[in-house]
Amino acid sequence: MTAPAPGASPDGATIGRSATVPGRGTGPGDPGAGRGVGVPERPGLEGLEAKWSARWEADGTYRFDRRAERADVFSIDTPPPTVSGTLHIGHVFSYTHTDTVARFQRMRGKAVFYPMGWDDNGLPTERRVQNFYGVRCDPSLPFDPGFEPPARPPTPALAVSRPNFVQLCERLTAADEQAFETLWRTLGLSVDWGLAYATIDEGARRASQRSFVRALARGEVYQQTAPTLWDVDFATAVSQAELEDRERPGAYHRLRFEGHGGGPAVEIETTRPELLPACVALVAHPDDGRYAPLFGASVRTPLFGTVVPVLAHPQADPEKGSGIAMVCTFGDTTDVVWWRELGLPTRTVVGRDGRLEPVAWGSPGWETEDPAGAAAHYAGLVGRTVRQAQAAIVEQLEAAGALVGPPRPITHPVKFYERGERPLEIVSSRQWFVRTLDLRERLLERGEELRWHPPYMAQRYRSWVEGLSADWNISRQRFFGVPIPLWYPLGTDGAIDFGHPLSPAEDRLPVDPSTDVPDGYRPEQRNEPGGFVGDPDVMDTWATSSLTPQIAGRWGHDEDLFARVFPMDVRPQAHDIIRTWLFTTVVRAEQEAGSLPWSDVAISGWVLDPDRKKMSKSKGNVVTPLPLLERHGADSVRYWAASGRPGTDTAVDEGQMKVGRRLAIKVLNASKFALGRLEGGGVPPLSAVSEPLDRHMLRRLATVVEEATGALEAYEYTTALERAETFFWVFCDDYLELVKSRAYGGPDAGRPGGPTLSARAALAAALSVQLRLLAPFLPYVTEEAWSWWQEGSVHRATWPGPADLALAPGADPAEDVLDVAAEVLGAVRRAKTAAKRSMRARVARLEVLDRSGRLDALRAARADLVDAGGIQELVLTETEGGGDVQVVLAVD
RNA sequence: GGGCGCUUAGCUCAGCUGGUCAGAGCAGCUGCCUUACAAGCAGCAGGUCGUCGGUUCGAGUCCGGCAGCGCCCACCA
Repeated sequence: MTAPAPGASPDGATIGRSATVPGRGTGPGDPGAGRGVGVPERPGLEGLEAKWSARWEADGTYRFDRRAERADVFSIDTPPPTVSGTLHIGHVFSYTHTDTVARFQRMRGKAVFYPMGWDDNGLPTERRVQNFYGVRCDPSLPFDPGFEPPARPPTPALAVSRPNFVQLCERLTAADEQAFETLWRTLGLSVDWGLAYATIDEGARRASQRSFVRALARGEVYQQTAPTLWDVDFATAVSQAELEDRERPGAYHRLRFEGHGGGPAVEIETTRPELLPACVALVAHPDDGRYAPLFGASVRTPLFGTVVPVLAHPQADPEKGSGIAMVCTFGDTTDVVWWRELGLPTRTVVGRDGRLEPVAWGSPGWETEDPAGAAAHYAGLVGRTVRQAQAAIVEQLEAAGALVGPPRPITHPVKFYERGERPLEIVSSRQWFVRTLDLRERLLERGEELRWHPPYMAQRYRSWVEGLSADWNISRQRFFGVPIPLWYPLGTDGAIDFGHPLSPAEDRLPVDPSTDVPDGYRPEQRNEPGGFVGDPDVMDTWATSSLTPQIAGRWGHDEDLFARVFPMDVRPQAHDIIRTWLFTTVVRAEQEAGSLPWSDVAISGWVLDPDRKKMSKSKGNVVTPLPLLERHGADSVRYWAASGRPGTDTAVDEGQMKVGRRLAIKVLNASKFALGRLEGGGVPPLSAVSEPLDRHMLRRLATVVEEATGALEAYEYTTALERAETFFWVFCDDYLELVKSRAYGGPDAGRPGGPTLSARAALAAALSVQLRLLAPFLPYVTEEAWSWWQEGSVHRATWPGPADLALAPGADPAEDVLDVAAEVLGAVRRAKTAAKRSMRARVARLEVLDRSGRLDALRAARADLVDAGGIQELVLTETEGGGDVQVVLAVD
């Protein structure tokens, strides 16, 4: 695939600018097909990031070739980081993993589609904007085109219109995104910045709304007024995927319900006595002998005198509490199940602000045997938070003698919105849902089809899908998000007709129903009887993020591009968002395309702080990457990151970064040495390699190439790095030492077929291959060293393969010459160290006793060994048993 | 309650389909200005591979029980 450099003469002793394709380096078996060799006097790490990242940008080194067919494309569904402040070291960790694979695939000849997205849509941004500018969104206010936020955040927060609020969100995230990009460029991510997107930008809004409108047409989304998980602080619905259990103290309160119509009294236990006014039934297990006689009977609630039935349901647990539960609308999700399955009435007391609402006792739905008493008791609760109401009602119950014994403190799991601070309530509201329950079997199959790295992560997806209990609620009562692209007709009486939503034509997208007008209506008909009203809600942030492959691939906007990249090759992501991002992306691709969104998913672990604790803002142990990059350099930080295997949590380890730095410096120095031997003489071809030591070294390298390639294909970047690195140190410590003298050469250094030329050719081939092997991990130093003697970027060079190391046929000793010679050299070093002598000390006599095969190998490297060890007399003695090396140092 | 992962030298971790597998790096210690590298180089020392049992001629390596740590899922009154 690579034409020989035009200036190259047959023996390779050439210098001349090659005419290779721009950005494309050498081909196999052609280690130096570029240009002259020029090595700096004192190579160093400083400044490499600035120098090369600018160069890569200028040269378009990582630009996606959109002419490539799908089979030649490697497409990455890059996670869009949340733009709500600063990146932490965990981002650097996982994005480096992806980058190593991206670089590998690029060098293998793939057109790599590697976009970057910014997740600026959603609650984290709203929150940051509120704090940063001291504002709050009031959707009832009109847009103020000239609005500028105060210089300092005012208290209380300034109310602004929704469009003004969104503008502030956009302004702040733009600044954040710039800072993020700078960091990514410093780290050396090989992203094509021309493909950047944001989850709130026009393309993302278009894709989200298009997907919604189409799903609506296919019946895959529906609206429903139903009990909904509700965060009272954020005043929005949340989905099952955003739930999190937290252990909280609580107490069992034992309440006595008097029998109604002559039945016996019943005692129940509840952790939420404040919901007593919302009680609609008692429930026990059908097989529970204690309560079976009561099924069908009724009891009276204490304080409120509501008559409620005693019913049977298998989900009641006889072991729990008194074995019979109070069903309220709604205390928890079990209440919802009972309410639905037993067809119970609704009596809501907790409002959307988390406070108890007024109730008309005695009116329909609120029947009671004692309206005045109920109202009197309830008056003490209205307007209070659930917490305050609980304290109040417990006092009332106690006074009424309905509380049996003192409350029994317990610790129990309570459901929270993952970003929330107070327990979730369940309120009835109108929301849009995506049908996921119907799709469960299909989604499980897709999970099996997907290739997981590491494989055991598939279990997490499986558990989640199997445990789905509700469809996906995608509407949020928030502001900075993609609007639900619908309007509703208003009846002549002004009532909203939710049953006939007005959906925009696809070519109108994206729309904002709060400013745009549905087809067939005029602007002045907004909110007027007989007119229309816009849906006030936005979509869940995951409803947009679940479309990242479609957004990045410009689905619906550039179908040619989309066809070349979708379904994508890999989704890299962390394990904590399998149930959200991964799951919802699979749902969307299944519904829209009937396929997986990607063939592989690479799950990265988390970064733990140096004490192996999970990093979190509240603990204050979050490590920011910039100081680390400045202190150690990008390659060093990348080296540390690449040492974390897929799926494995890894601690921040500056020691490991120092090791990386050492490796990076070593790459420069070893390159300097090897290329120093080529200066003036040019790069000899591989065919000049004749010495057995050189041949064995290259053979071993060929094995390393094979292993590293296989590992990277399987996303095992850590293994690839480890193999390349281990070989590289042997290459430096043993091979270079052994071959050094010969490589410098004597009078006949340039003789074709001679040992010096063999060494130089082997050095060139080995260096060329190793720089390419290490390029995905250490992009800066490898590029720097590559630039000393090669044309084009190492990152566009061809990934090394067998052709790079194909040796002419020849008879070599059976034993690995490098191994045996290095072992003997080691013994010599040991002797010198033990005698506290310099490595330069001469060896008067070296006797090696060993099997004949190993001695044969040694003979093949005899001159190298003698030079490297400073050996005056070398005696090789054949023995039957184990080998031995005797070293007699010369006297100074 | 169900499930997953981890448990190998002081630290961080490799050890694939069972038989040079008891390893690497860091830290520690001892030395060395060696013409690629003193932000280097050479070398030394360090572990009954969590625990109990099983399979096998042979087990960090396979199977089962247990323990500790971390995590996922769960209808948690």
